[in-house]
Amino acid sequence: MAVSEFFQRVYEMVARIPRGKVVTYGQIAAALGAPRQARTVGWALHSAPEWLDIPWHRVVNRSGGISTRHTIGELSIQRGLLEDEGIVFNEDGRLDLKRYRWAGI
DNA sequence: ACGGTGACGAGAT
DNA sequence: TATCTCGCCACCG
Repeated sequence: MAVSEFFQRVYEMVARIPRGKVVTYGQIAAALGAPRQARTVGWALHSAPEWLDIPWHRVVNRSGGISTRHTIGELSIQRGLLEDEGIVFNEDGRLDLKRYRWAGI
């Protein structure tokens, strides 16, 4: 499928993630039938237009950690948004995927 | 065309 | 468990 279509599907999928839950980049790629394109999923979110207003912060890496360096000073924007939804991070700056992963994708 | 980069991930050590 | 290595692929200069 064309790249733009792939990006479009990524956005549709991310839009369905419920508040307080997360999915991984690889999860999205696999669900789209492209298990080796996790990096492309990351790129899609990186370049997602603001007006789409999708919950991009609900996508984390395989370790339950934050990949983006989107910050305000030392503070991670993504972590802040997730904590606002009740998600708790451990001392290593990672969340428990066994607990927060959304399998409905 | 080409090599470097990165919001990734799996496997080896 | 932590770290390293390598494959992956869109984008950019």
